Amino acid sequence: MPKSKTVLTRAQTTTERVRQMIVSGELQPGDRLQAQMLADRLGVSRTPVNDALAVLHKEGLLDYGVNRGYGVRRFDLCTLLDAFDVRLTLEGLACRLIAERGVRAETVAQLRSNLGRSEDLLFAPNWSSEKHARWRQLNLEFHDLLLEEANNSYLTSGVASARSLPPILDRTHGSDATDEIWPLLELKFSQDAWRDHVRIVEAIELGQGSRAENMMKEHVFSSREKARRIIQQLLPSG
Amino acid sequence: MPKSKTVLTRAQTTTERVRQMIVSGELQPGDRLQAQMLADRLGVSRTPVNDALAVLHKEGLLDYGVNRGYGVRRFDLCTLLDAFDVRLTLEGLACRLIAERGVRAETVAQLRSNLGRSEDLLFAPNWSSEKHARWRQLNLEFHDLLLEEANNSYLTSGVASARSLPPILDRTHGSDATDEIWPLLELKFSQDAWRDHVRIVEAIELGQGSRAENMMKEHVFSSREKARRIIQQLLPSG
DNA sequence: AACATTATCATTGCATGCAATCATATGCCT
DNA sequence: AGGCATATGATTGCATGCAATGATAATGTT
Repeated sequence: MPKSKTVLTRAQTTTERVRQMIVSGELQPGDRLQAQMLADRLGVSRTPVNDALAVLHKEGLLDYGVNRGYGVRRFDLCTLLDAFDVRLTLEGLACRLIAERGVRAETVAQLRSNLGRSEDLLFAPNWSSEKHARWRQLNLEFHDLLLEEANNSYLTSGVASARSLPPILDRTHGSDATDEIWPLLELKFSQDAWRDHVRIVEAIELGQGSRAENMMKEHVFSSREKARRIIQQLLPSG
Repeated sequence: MPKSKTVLTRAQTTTERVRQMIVSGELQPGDRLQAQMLADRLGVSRTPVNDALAVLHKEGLLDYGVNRGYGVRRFDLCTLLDAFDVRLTLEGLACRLIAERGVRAETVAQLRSNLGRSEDLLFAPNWSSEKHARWRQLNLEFHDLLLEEANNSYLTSGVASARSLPPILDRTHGSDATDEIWPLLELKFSQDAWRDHVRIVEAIELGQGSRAENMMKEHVFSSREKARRIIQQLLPSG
């Protein structure tokens, strides 16, 4: 028996495609999003496009004006830091809840598996940008495992909103001599993040709620400050 | 010059009307929401109704199934407590941010005004249900003032989602002899809440971030526990 | 009678037409 | 020429028709 044919409406697929166009940088902050143009480009009619844009607006990715349509939201540094503040708070809450109410053995196994695969990746020789991409995937998986285990839909959707942002910090970091040391700095940062992950899992297993919460908050906070430094370095004007 | 004629689309007004129908209890959890029926009832077409339902679904008020439409989400006790967990965490964050980065004098004045009006209401004789309604309004205003001052859109929308719920706890509390003492208990609870408000403003003015955060968390937590007690008393089965 | 299968119907998902509104360009007056 | 009013065009907001899908009732089979 076919379990359940995963059916998606055009509105849903359109939402994801437009979201990807934004977070990938294909659509840049400030760009207007005209319904007809997007519809032609995606091969659907204006109705699912409008539905998608409404959802993305509700998520905070788009600006909207009555009779003026949608545009990719302009993210200044403050907005980015705001998003991180909410993320670190909510993900911290997730860790506290998990630690206090107990974590399922299956989730522990998945977390341990994630930590193991990440360790193999991060502490092997020959660091590369492909490996960095794989680490980013593993990092996302780690955070998602915790969110799922927390099992709180308000928490999950709040983090999701605060997480989907235009790629202000994924841009190429200038073209001067710093290019050679950047990969190494990234590796160092990722290894630090992995150590955070290890200790967070440890605290959760021990039922240490506030320790797990605080460490997750600090963990995300370090990403926040890294993003801040990168942006302030790229745009000294503000 | 007319400042700016507040223009609202039918989709927006429909969203608010349907939301009110849900939080007021006119539409009960589990009810299906058929587009045509709602459209007739509200005097619009199905398009703005569908937009409204999509938004309310994104907010977490509605369930949705592809080709099956929307229905008012069933809120069990766990979901309600989840919403409170997010609220107390985010509103706590708001207080911390305000205290740490400093609060505008204008906002302080508005908060003080709110506290004054609430005091006049809560500590005067002849407590009544109309006065209770006015207190609820003042309480909402207090929390909104803080959210606005925090000036973080992710925070604001997260709290908004966690706040719009069906009226599980606004129901009439049974019909036995306890009816006579309920109002007095409500007054006592409201007075306690007001004292929390006073101390939160005090902490914010002194720049005591973590104290403000903790007190706000405890303040919302007491509402959470009150809701839990009421529901568990009403529905001993769960 | 119970179950599976088919047929009927209601409701959704989507496309599209039209009117209302906003943005831009043109003409007018001082 | 500069500022204001008007007109044109583009784009949105909304209504509605139609096909696809799910729910339900009717039918047939064992």
